Amino acid sequence: MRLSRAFIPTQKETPAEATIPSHQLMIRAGLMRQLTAGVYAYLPLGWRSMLKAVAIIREEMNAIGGQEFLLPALNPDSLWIQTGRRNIPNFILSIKERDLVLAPTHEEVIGWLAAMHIQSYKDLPQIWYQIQTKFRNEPRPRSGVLRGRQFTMKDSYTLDRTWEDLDKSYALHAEAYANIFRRCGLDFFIVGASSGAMGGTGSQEFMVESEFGEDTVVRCTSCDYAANMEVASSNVQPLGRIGSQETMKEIPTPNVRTIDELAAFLKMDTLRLAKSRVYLHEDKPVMVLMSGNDQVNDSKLSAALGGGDVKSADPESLLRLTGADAGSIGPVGFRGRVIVDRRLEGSNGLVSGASRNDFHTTNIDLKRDVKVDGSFDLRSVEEGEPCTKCGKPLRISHAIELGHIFKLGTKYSDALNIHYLDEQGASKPVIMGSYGIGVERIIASHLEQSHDENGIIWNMALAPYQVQVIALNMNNKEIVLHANKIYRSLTEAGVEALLDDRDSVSPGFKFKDADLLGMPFQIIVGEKGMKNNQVEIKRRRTGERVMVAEDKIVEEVKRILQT
RNA sequence: CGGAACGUAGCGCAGCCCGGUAGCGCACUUGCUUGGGGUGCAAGGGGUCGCGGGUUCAAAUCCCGCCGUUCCGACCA
Repeated sequence: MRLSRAFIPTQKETPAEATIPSHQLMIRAGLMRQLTAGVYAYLPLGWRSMLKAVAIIREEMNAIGGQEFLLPALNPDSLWIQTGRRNIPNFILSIKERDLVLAPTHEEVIGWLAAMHIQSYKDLPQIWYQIQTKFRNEPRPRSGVLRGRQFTMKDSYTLDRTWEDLDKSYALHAEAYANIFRRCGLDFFIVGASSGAMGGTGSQEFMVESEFGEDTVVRCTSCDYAANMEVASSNVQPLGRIGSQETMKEIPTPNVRTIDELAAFLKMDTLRLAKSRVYLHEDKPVMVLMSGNDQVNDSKLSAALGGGDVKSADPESLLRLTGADAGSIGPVGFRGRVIVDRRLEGSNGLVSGASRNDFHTTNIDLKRDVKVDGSFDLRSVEEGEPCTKCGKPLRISHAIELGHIFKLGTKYSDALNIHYLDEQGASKPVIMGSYGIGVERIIASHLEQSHDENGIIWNMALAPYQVQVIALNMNNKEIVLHANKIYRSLTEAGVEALLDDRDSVSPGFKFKDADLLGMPFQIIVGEKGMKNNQVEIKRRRTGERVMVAEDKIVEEVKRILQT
């Protein structure tokens, strides 16, 4: 492509709305433009890169026996009502004029097809996939394409006879995903994850570490343990019981609100200060007891309560339920369910609020003084805590979720009646799996991992073009002639090349633009080299330059493209 | 959903407090110039100041409402 004819609107200045490097670069290098919050137009350069990622995905999905579909984005309301997902908050965008929704994922449509046509064990297994636009009612799109209302997703679905067969389909996907992200040149890792709104029995996420990622992940500094914060646990020791059997005592604690203030006031370690938090689960009060400054992990809490709506009690409800304000609430005499974090299970000698403002109760024995209705792992892991597998310290970081693989089981088979007849003629539910990749996130993650102060540094796998030929001075007939010749020979040799043949654009401007666009190699045709019938090849990543005889250029480029 | 900021030319911004002819840089057009790291000079084109209402002789500027965009939060009992 000739830059003089190309629509590649680069800009010197960083757009105000972009706050993270990948977003800024995607705008500045002319890869895309924002239409409205969370919705982007991909311009030719950005789309070329997306297509590269898509081609890799397609190859690897086909390699595991995947069959490609194109399913409709417009779905009837009724299908989503059947699976109970129509009214999940912040999930589905709907069409006002008709009873239609814009599909946020495609378990429902896959289920509709499978229910209609999968009849026998002979029809299984199946791996079905598509690469298509998805729509989600994100309350707050952010970070460029990392969280949008419209995005491109590779979604696949497996249909199997048994759970053992599902394990195989799942393993195939894990392998395909690793191949895809490796081929895209991403430095990724895999974590155990929560299956959330998808339902199901197990899942893993493919992550790229980034301070701008929305997920928090926990990884062992020594072994291979890695988990999303939503499900991560550590080997912190339970408090157990201490010797004292003293009875409870109510003590005045004026103006003491936080755990740290209480610890200072009582001159005690924070661990035996039981923090009480009140939630409303399906509008019924649940008190959660945590040790000291341990934080309640919302995902774990939701799982422990068996799903459903869980929200923090507001100050009015707190006062009504306990007779006290936040900071003075405790479990003794609480009218409602009380659950405790594992760390506190069966402990005594605890201090908590007295459910009376400015008073706390000491010597609480959870076995003797409180009706505890279950103990669960409810706390969020903290940096440096010991790994459950090897005991070495855990490290916490942020990450971008590239892909997620789920063992769904029979949730959708049950809701949509997807059954097959086995060899004995018995009707059995199809065992499903579901697997997703965010295509834009591949691009954004690569840009986060590969840029410098001058712009993008594309790797060969995702680069929109492999080389950019720069004709430094368009007034010099010889340069124009040779640059054109080099461009044509490269193109004929199958090299994807961009030619900067823009008139009256200064050399400096062309260099800056080439660095911003970030193609892996730049071929500089200028007067310096022309004198000796040479051109210069610059490697974008390292800045390293070599002079090459003009008649050897195609050969040399083909050679370095392999490196 | 809670909090905050912003909305003026394609992009980045000033002007608003203190009402009185709408500006700067980049980009764009034309001419000359320059030609290895965003050349220089000159002349131009481009804006219902987000939308609606109000106050006023007069509103980009003050007041009210709406829309849009962005950021922070939605854990500390």
